[in-house]
Amino acid sequence: MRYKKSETSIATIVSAATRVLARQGYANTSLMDIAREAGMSKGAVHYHFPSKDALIATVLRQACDAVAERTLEAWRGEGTIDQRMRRGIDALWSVRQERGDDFRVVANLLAQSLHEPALRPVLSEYYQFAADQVRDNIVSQLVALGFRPRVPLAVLPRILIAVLDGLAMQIVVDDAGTITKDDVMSALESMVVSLIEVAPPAVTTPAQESTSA
Amino acid sequence: MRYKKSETSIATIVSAATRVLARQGYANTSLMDIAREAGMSKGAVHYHFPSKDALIATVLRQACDAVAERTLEAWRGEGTIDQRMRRGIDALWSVRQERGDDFRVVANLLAQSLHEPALRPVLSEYYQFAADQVRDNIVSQLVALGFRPRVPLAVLPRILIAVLDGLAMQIVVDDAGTITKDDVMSALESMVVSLIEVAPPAVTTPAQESTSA
Amino acid sequence: MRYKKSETSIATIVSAATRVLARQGYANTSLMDIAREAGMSKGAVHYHFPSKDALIATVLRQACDAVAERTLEAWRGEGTIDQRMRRGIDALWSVRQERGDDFRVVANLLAQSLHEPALRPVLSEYYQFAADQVRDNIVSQLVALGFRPRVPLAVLPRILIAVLDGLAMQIVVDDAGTITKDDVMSALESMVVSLIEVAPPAVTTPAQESTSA
Amino acid sequence: MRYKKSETSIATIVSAATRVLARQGYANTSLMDIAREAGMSKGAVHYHFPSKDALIATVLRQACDAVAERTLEAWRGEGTIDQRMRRGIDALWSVRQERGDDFRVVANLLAQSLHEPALRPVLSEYYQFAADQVRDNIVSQLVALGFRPRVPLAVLPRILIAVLDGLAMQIVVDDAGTITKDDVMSALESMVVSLIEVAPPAVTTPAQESTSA
DNA sequence: TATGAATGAGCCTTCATTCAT
DNA sequence: AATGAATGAAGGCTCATTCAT
Repeated sequence: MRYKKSETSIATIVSAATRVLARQGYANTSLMDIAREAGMSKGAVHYHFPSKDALIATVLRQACDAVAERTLEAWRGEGTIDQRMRRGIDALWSVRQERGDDFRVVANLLAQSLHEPALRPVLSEYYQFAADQVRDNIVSQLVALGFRPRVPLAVLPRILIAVLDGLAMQIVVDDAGTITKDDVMSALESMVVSLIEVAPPAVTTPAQESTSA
Repeated sequence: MRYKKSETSIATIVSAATRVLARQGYANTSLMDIAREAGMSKGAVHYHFPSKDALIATVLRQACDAVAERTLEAWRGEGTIDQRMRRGIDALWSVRQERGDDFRVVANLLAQSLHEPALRPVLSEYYQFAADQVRDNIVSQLVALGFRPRVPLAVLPRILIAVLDGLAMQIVVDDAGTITKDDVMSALESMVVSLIEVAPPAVTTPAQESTSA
Repeated sequence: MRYKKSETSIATIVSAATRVLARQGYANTSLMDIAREAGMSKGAVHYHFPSKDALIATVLRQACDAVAERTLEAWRGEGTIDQRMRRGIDALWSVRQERGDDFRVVANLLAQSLHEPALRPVLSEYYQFAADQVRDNIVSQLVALGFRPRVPLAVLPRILIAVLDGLAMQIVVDDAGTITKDDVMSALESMVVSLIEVAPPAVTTPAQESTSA
Repeated sequence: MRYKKSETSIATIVSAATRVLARQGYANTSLMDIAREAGMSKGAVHYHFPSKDALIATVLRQACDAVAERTLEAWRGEGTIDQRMRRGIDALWSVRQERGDDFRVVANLLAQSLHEPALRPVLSEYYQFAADQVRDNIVSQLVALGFRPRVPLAVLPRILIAVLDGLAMQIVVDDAGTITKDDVMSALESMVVSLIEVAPPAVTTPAQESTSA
């Protein structure tokens, strides 16, 4: 009961910080900006967070969770395996393409992590979590169906995430770019299938012959 | 004659700035740092560049060129189409995986561009250039060989670049990650092939013959 | 009854403040430090003391008392006049040389009093008290024995205190200095005697008779 | 030539800092105060001194020198040994009693050094220098005249300094105190003599008899 | 009696920028 | 073409103080 107010304030601050960080980026964000957005004094922010870095770390953690949660929902729910896969991939892309506050924060701090190692563990976990999602909901499914991946099982999901992240960067830089959602979806589907070798029925497909030759 | 000295100084400053920016990142780099690294006074830096942002823009432009140039070399040179493709992809990955100064600068400012639109055009061009390289040296080749892409021709190269960029980010965050160079190379090869549909009827296509030839 | 708790808290705070002040000095001590040391909240400290300065004043008063009390004990007790004198001087020096919490607080706030006149009365009283001790226990004794001081009676004790304080400062600054306790003791004895002129004519004074009587 | 301006500014800042520090004390002095007193911006102060502590250290060093210089002058000059001694002691006391800016700074930082060891070396040197002055100009002279000190030669000057410093503290706290300049002078003279045992002529004085009795 | 929350002023420091030389 | 000096606006952080509970 007693700490209610504090928790409320903390939540207010973190969400304000997320908005400001998404809007202005790490390099251009001051505690004053955050305090103003949160409707509090600078002192109040410092009362709840010992330092700017501690606040940023919290914001990052929460933003990662939010992004992850968003896609997590998509895998859940009903539908055939195929439908759920599609929905999942759709969510993975949407969250990047829409560039919501949480995603922008993650992207911004990702770059910052090049120079601030302290940020890396959180992001590392974030990637691991995203990759696990893809593994559990796509790769495993396909493997269960008899497909055999051409690349290490652990790597496959990471490559999928990579495409999405890489494309996201490109559309940041040139929004009017030529990449549509349909492009992404169909490309991903092809990729997923291509990275997996059909095992049981075909012993050797002509295409595979030519590749391995 | 008269301009010689100035141009030399400018080059000194830009290269110093690249080093500092690569080392410390945009958010932690001051003009003083750059001046010190260049062995000049702050005033001198300002004499050559009207503002910090102008300098940064120049640095970014040069870093983009350097990264592009690095891969450009790889496509040139001798060897079969296959060898040249491999060499090109290898270079595209190496430049990211090694995280040299130029690449770090590009990556860092890419994130900065989320919030500073002025940087975007340069990066947009950079991506376009990289994609064009891939298109000219890989996709076109394959198309000429009779493969037909499953995704729009313009999109295919961008997806390749995306995988590389995306993976690069992941290894920033967790260097001890599970992705090896071999993983990347084989995954990319599979992807390239998968995104290209084998001409339906052919069991053994002419294209395949010509590749192995 | 009702006041008991409060008084306990006040004592807790004052003693915590003494420790912190001794450790960190006035300039580096915050109310937060004191509250933490006392195991209370900042608010609680403010409940008992209207302001930081009020607390400091209380602390100073108590520290002065503690230092004075320490030497007071030494004069009391048994022994010949000579022994008691020696013990007293010994205590006066020990308390300075050991640099206990109380003494450090007094020394620190003494300097502070240069700029905060409010502190001066307390310290003035402290010095007066110390001088009185010396007067009652040393000077008076000697005078009773027939010695006549070369300097005003009121000044003599102050000079003794001054030597001790001055030497204390010097060993703060250079602990490895060349001054030993024996040096101090023998110097003080010589001084005491020198500041007192033997009654010119008398070879054996009546006073001396009465002492031995 | 080129650095003239800088040196001028530095001198301006140091002397402003000395004034402010003397007036307000370490704990209450901010860089802003110093800058204002110097008629410059805060930035300018930081341009010349990397940190507040560096500035303070410089100020202390200069204040120590100034105090030392003041007394140094007194020993020089003409007159009999006796006159020069008197003049020297007079200067040693005057500088303390007048409480000029330099002395106040030294006194204030002396207390501060209890908690900031970085200040100690400078002060240690200061004391050593003062003691050396006294040794060279008083003690040595007396020894040359055949007097033999009762306390170690190195300690004697330190005791003299100590009396002066100790008395200075007392008059800070209670200016209306009962100590006059004459008191100090005569007390010191007695002390000096008492700490030195006349050797050649007197074998045993009555006073000594009574002390040892 | 005591706490947690919040404020706002102030502190030291950094920094892009300007300017006389 | 380049430097040293100086500025002034922030920036992150600390802290005495206030107040509702």
